[in-house]
Amino acid sequence: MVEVRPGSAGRHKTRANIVECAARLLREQGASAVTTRAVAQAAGMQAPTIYRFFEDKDALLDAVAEHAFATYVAEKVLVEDVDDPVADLRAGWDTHIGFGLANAALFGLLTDPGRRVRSPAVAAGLEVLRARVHRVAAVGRLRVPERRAVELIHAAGTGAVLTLLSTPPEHRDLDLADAMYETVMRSILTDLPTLPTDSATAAAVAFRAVAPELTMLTDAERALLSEWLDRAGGGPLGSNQEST
Amino acid sequence: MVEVRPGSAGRHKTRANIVECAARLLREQGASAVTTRAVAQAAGMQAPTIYRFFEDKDALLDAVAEHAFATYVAEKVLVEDVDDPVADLRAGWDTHIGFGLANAALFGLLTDPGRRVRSPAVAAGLEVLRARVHRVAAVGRLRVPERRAVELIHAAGTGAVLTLLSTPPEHRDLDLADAMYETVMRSILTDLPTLPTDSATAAAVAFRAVAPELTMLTDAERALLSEWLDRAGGGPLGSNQEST
DNA sequence: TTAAACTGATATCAGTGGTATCAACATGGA
DNA sequence: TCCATGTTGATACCACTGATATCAGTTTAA
Repeated sequence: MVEVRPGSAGRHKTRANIVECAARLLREQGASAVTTRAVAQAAGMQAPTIYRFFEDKDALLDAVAEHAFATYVAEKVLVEDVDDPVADLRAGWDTHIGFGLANAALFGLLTDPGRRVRSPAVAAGLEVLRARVHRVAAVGRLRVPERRAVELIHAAGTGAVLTLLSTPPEHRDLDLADAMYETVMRSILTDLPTLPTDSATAAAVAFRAVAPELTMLTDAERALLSEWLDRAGGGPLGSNQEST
Repeated sequence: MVEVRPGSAGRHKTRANIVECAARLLREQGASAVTTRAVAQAAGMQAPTIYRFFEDKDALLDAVAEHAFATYVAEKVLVEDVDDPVADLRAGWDTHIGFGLANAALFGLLTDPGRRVRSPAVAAGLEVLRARVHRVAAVGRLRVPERRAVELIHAAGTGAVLTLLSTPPEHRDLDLADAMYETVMRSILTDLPTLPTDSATAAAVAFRAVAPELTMLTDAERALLSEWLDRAGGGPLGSNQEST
């Protein structure tokens, strides 16, 4: 076995090893599998050794959160468009959603209230969001107070991720996140085309709602009709119109 | 001590007592205080007795959730406005938010992904939401598919509650929930009630008017659809049909 | 060389969810 | 009356969790 020098050089390595093992356990086997014993065994050490690197199990989980987020953003090509703060905000939203969906168990831990005050990872994330919103405000495209915008975006993001995570993957509405983003932006940004008072789609949706009760159609016709109306896609009936 | 008759009459009482004690512990001391021992001691029994009433601790927590939600809605004056589904939806939103804020720890448990498939309490709540959205759709005030509307409302609601819960009470932006509601409704509802009633024929009439514009159907399908809609000859549809 | 700090290891603690087992008791039917 | 049945209360357990104490070696720095 390669002997790790016990000096301060090896400390970071072993510490990083612990974090990676814990992150892998959390990702592959869920939160309940992340026990001190399991992490220690995966990292090739005794359980008490972990407490020489982390004061608490919560501290370890915080480190795991930071590590997971760091590796996630490292994998993505950062498209920091300094000229268009709105596009930047959109990119941040996508990474937030993608990170939540890719690290379900970790996201559940981070959003759980009742956990001690605040994880530094989510605090940092919130700070990034604040900065992005601030830049949007600086170019005059915000029509609500910054704080309100930050809260709306944050709440909508966590809610969308949790809703997606709580539905089995085969039934997931993958466009929900996009629809939610547009929904929030329409309330927050200026110069966004307001939704046309589209009576056509409303009529179609209403008709879809009452279709099962139509007495003038046979069962087969009604089923076919429902299938047509459910055909959500790029048409005007689909999701929220993707304007911009 | 009052002796509880061991017959089937007392079973419901003791079971309810267990649930109430667990709910009180959860409410007053947080999720970590709800242990089998603590609940048993509060209910005046030994710990293993709980497992004679609940198969699992999760089952007990489900019962607690149902109990808490039932008592919450019992305290509120139910203003079921059958004539205005939109107002009904708004009332449902308020109860959802209020319940989440009043039962923080329980809300955290219910929204936690990684918990087994689905708590019956939240499933019932989702069903109520679906019914409410359906009624809104039936009167023609929805401009997105029902499922999309349900998901947006649900995600926005849980996100708003979690965001509020994760900020210390003295810093809470109490208007966040209202702002979020307006945000979602602005994307989901039409501005004008396009249909006076929710009758099926009325919806069909309105839909007949917009059917030629549907882009998700082929020409053949559109023709067939028009034929179906025209089938109600002699009925209230008769005068409205424009034959092209 | 010597003192401090780190490492690995074992034992141990208090709690946790959950199960097994046993005596006591009330009920219902014969 | 007697007995079988099922419920209750109680004690003792089990495997496991997070966390601590302690001890002998070993490395590092003074």
